[in-house]
Amino acid sequence: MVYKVGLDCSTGQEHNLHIVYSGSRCRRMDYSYDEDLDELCPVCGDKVSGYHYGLLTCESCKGFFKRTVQNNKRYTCTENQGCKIDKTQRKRCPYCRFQKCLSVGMRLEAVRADRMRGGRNKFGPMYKRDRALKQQKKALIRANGIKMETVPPIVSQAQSDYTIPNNIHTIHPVKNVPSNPAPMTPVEYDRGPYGVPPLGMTMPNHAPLSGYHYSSFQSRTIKSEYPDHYTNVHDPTPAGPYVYAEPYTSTSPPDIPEVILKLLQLEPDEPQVKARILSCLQQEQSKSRHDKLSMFGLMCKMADQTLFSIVEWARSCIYFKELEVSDQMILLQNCWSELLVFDHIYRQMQHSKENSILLVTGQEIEMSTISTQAGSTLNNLVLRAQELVILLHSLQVDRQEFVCLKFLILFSLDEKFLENHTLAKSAQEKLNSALLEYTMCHYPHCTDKYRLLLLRLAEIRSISMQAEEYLYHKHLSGEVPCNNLLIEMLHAKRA
DNA sequence: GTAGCCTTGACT
DNA sequence: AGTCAAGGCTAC
Repeated sequence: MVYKVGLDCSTGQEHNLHIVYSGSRCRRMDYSYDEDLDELCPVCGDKVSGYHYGLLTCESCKGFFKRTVQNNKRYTCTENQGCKIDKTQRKRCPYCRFQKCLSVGMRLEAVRADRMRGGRNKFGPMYKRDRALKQQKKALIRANGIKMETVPPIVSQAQSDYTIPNNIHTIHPVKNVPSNPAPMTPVEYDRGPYGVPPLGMTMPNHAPLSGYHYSSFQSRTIKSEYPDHYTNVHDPTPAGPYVYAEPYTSTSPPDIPEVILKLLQLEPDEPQVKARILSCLQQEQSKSRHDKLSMFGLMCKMADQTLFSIVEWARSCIYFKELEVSDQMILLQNCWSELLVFDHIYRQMQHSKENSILLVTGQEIEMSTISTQAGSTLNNLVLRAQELVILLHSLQVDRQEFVCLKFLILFSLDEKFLENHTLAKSAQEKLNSALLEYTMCHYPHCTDKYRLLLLRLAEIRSISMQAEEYLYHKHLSGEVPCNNLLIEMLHAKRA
């Protein structure tokens, strides 16, 4: 998010970023591509034949997905909609197979309504990025043996820091970018309640990982050209005018822990949030000339409003809402910036473009604009976040996992700082075990996914710390608008 | 209906 | 000209 992307400028600290693939040709190198094909299909575990409809899958699931969407098939499950899908049983329940296709991230919109053959689609860059990531990972493995929780450095960049000028025209409205689901949040890593061993990693950084292929953010970002009953039919209680593909979220398949289903239901209505923030910013912009905020000021306002939504979400959240207000405040003060960063990152994952970032308002900012106008600190923050987006993509993080992570971030403080130790501890334990159970059940080919997910939170934490520093610095130099919740949080934390 | 192999064609 | 992810074909 834009918001937090800013950063220190005062410390002069450089964050070496590593822009992995950005322009760089990821043409296939000596190793790489063919090795991707050794991976397993996330739907059935068969051998992968290439990227199909958004991720690496086998030939049969590709064909199955295509037939289903093209022919507008409707299946029903004779069991409890929780059939196990593997290579030998994939033919048994097309309903569950299709649900699994959607849940791992196959994209309805990649099936062409006009049936045109050949050519390329808009996912090309995504595939490319994913390949590049895998390549980086392999290179690291080669270089370091097997271990790889640390990554080589990077390129540094120094330049003067200055605020983003007031040229709103560098933001381009985005077409067809339906709202995103709600934000998430980070947590604690190295000593956190997650109980996950940090793997000897002292500093969070860019680490390639897992044996995952692509990531998925269900098919919400772009609407399919096909009828969307696939997405609607599963949801008995649509929340609003937009109903996205959330195959698993509302029906209660037996293999999704109840607590995760509850969290999914609590997700804010994104179109509503977007509309509210947009109108708030528009009001801001219609002020008289000398009251107008700079671009940076507007971003602060946007972050501020996003934070309001996050607080609202937290207050409705299971466990959290049962806490005393004082405990609630402590938790929020601890994690607000991580939640903002997570919100931003989740949005970028859905945005799926490496050359621009998507704002909560649906506007897009080109990376080139950021690199030339945002100043080195802010630019570094944006880049760090983009890198994490790529990593999370490679981990194939799905919506269920996102809501869990967000919750874990909210409860990432050691319970000893709270009055109600018992509740906090039980919330942490409950969600940790739900997430573990979910990943084991849905991603059996990556038994390590749970741990890898939690490890990513370290980077979120680190980014949010840097962003807080930056924001504080901006605040001291009078660039953050008054009456800003961000600043209140900053002060509260430092107090 | 499934799934392995074939053809197509935008993009590099 | 080569790549590779779309759609198509067809034996099973």
